[in-house]
Amino acid sequence: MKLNRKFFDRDVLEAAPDLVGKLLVRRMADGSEIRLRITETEAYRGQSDTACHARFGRTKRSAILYRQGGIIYVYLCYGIHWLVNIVTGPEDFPQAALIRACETADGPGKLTKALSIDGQFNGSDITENPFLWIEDDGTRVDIIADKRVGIGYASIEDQNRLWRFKKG
DNA sequence: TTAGTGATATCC
DNA sequence: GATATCACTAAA
Repeated sequence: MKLNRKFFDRDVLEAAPDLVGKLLVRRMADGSEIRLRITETEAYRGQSDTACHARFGRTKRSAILYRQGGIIYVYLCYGIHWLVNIVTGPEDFPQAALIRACETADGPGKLTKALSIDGQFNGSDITENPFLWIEDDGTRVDIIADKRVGIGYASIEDQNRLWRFKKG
């Protein structure tokens, strides 16, 4: 079943680990569908999280994070790679779950390339978008919590948070 | 290990 | 206006 608004209208620390094991579904322009099981996510939570894009407050880029749960946040990293996040929680509290990897694509850049996801999805609603959504097929998996990666600019306390969730 | 790539944030 | 930075990947 397709995940609805209620799923994303929770704290990211509940939603992010819950996303692991779910199916990311992408319907292509020609009508074909790609289904990939999510194997790794990371939580970015609030202005007090020094690893979060919203750490400097609301900017043109981070404004998406302040929206309601279910909004897709896609941004370009290193000029090459699209990274896809899903905003969670209530409006005006910036938090999002970064989808880092799926079963056949081990890296956020590869993931978006495999699914042809780019900036066109930024700001759209994953519970209403006809080309991209997430399904729960009933599979339950073990979750392993780990430290987030690639955030050397964040404070030590934030780097040490176990906000990366992997399929066990 | 290093280069490539371009939007964003921050600094004149 | 400019430039430093960045949640990455592929090639070597």
